[in-house]
Amino acid sequence: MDAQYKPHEIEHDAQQFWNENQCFKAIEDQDREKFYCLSMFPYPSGKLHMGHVRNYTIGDVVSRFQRMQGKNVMQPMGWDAFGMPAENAAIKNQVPPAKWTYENIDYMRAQLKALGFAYDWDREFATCDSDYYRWEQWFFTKLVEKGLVYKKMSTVNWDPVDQTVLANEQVIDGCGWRSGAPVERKEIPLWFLKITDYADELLADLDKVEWPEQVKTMQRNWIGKSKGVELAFDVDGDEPLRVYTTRPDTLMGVTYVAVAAGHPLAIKAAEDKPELAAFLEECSHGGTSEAELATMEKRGMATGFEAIHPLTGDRVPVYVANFVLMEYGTGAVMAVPGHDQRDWEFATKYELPIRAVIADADGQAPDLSQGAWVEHGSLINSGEFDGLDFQAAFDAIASRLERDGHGEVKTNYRLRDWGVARQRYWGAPIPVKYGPEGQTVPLTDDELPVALPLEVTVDASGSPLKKMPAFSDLGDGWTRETDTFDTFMESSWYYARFCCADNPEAMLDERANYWLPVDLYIGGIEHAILHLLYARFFHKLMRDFGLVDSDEPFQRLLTQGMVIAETFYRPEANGGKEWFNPADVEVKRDDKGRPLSATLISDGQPVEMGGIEKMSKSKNNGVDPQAMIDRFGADTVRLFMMFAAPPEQSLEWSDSGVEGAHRFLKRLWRLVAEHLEAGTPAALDAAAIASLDDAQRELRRKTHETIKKAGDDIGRRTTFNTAIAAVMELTNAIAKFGDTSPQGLAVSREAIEACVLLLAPITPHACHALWRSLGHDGAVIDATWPAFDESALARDSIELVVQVNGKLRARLEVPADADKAAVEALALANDNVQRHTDGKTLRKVIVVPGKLVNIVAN
RNA sequence: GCCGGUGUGGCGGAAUUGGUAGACGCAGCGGAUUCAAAAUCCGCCGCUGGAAACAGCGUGUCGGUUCGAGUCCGACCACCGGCACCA
Repeated sequence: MDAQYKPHEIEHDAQQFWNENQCFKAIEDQDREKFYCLSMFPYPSGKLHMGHVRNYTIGDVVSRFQRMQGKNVMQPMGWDAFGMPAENAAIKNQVPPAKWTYENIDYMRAQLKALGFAYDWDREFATCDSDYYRWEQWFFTKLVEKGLVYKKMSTVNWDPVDQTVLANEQVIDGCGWRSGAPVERKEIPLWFLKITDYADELLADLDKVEWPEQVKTMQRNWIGKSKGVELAFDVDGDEPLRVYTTRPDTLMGVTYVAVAAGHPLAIKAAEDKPELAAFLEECSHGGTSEAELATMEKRGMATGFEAIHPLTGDRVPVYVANFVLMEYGTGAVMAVPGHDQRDWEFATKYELPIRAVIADADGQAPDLSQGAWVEHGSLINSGEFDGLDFQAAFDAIASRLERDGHGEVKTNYRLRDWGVARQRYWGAPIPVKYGPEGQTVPLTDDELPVALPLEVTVDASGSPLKKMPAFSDLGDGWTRETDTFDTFMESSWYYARFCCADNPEAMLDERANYWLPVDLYIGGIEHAILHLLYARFFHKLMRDFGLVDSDEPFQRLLTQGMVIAETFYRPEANGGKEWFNPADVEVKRDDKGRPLSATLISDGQPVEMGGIEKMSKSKNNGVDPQAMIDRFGADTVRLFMMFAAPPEQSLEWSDSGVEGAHRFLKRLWRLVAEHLEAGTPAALDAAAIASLDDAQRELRRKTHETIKKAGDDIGRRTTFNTAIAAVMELTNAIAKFGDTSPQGLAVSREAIEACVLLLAPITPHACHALWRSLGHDGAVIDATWPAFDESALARDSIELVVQVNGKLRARLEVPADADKAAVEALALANDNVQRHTDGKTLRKVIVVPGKLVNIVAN
């Protein structure tokens, strides 16, 4: 073999071999256990970033590992191709979004191929292909028929200058990102899917999937199932105000009621109150995001209306409050300033009464001068309900309200229905038409698909579809819907379409039931709620249409961390910062390696270190994967990404870490070359194993310990970093071994082959070449994952530590089969142990077999 | 603000079920090789004291449980992700 590691030649040859032999084409086979491994498909933004490389390397390692376990593996790849960036690029560069998108896809596909990922490329598609989204349109019309779709008024961000709807991302400090004009809240009719119909099942079925507990918790909290009471406050001369509360026990503490600015009562009150009308107008400014609503200054104004307390008949004022929103719940809330912090702050600001109706932990009236008392407790100042605890008060007050017709117990969800309409061009058209008499009609099968016109000019003033009569005008007074789908629609079912992407006749076919559910889904933690919840919902919709059998789309989930890197900048005169790429900066260190300062290589002048941040365009700290592949080869990049951190943690980019990974591959290569030079190994049969010397047995034990650990780390724990560290230890042991007797070479050979097999999923190109060099005819991708030999793991003696009062005082080498009494005696006899127990009374000796002895003495 | 997470040497990280803190790698230091450099190889490497043996301290902060806590519990601090039209 070539004594030199030449990654580019090796990688080219290996990829050519895989292509020519169609190694990764996945074919349904009922006789084999399947494994569907899926990484979240990328948005084709231009070129791959390191986050993609990390995501796809994880998926590829697992896929190749499962293949070596004998599974029938399917790993597809495609493109989440609709979305805003294509429109923004179109505005900036006058290039149609479709052209921009498909060119990006071509470039990024080539990059993925250079990384050697084991994809079945025959299944590839982009969501902007009409062959894909036509089925989404078809399915939507079925959902309309089934009553799972409706249209309702909803609030959007409106840019009054550009006359267009803005995404939350496009609202910066309450203003439009292009126009700079203060954004207004505007109500427009939008399409919704009834995800709330599935809330209970989405909650319950979280128990069926093997997902990180934190992700399940986030989804549970997002769905937010609560038990409460919906009750009505009568209003003189108007409809009763309905409110929902999870704390009916505090009902006697209500001192005011607050309604949204859009509430009919507020609008009515403003008719003859100019200052209230002005306040409502003010409330219509600002963004719509929950974070913005929760952090803005809480403001309100009295309407002049009074609400009648359903239990006492007392009158309490009705306020308009900017933090109450029309579309969440009933658009009105009851306020208990004594026992809700937000209500307390509002009441304090507007000098409204604060009443204590729940006792504190000592059963006394809580001190409400500094804030609300929000814990549960027994009731006080609540008349006949005094003394009841939370549950008793809940039940008593709920039944009183029910008896009087003022309310009922109700289960509520924080989850809201899914608004799927976007006033944008680059998305799948919503397949609906409107008639001259205001009819709303889903398109029929023969009217589908509604193809998106591709040759368009995009500007900042909204979707070009709305200005294209050729698209929207259907004649005879009929018009087509010009809104497009939320791109979460496409990403909610692509995993299923990969199973049968070539079927022109149906959305899904029986192959979907062979592959689904996805066995392992890998992607960023930022998708923990929205994407993953919508996909689960969509899967259940498809199931209820008989398209799939399973209840959940993703059996196992791995959420990967971000890729981060050091940032460098210089302050600019205008107060901004000019950011420099790490590749253009040199860092000076002290003699202990601590970073001291940084200079820009091009001018030698200092730059500031801005801390470690997520790789991004705005901070200019992205490292181009392509440059790294060109320099070191794909295997080095893959190895570094898997070694530098466990997959769920953020990964800090390090140039010297990459060099270290490259150094390891060179060392491994040389190790194999030198081993092959050293001669022909003897057979390692049972007789040979029985006659091994101590050093040979030790290396053999290390080999099998490593096989055991690496398999567990990759297969069960998905901690690829520790699997690699274990293989590094093994290669270090092989290098030190140096026994070139035929027997010694046999033990080395076994160890080296283990290294190659264990690394094959991670650095597949190098291992492909090394496996051949070691004399194997078959490809390493078809090799079986090695099994460890239990008998090779046995030890004659083990080391255990001795503690005195929990502090380490000695290490003991004891026979592996020593009993507790013998171990205890050896421990007590140790010199250093005696020094620390001298003059003290033995209280207790704890022996943990195989681990330690702890002597308690004082 | 609400929900979820993270915090360990100069750095990335390891310690899997409450049982040896710092595996593996990077950086640094010392040496070998070389005319020289690169590459490679060998050694050292948490902090403090000590010639050493060894001792003291040490896993964001404060407190608790335990024979024993990086790991469990409580409070706090800092940072990160999400918050429904970024994907």
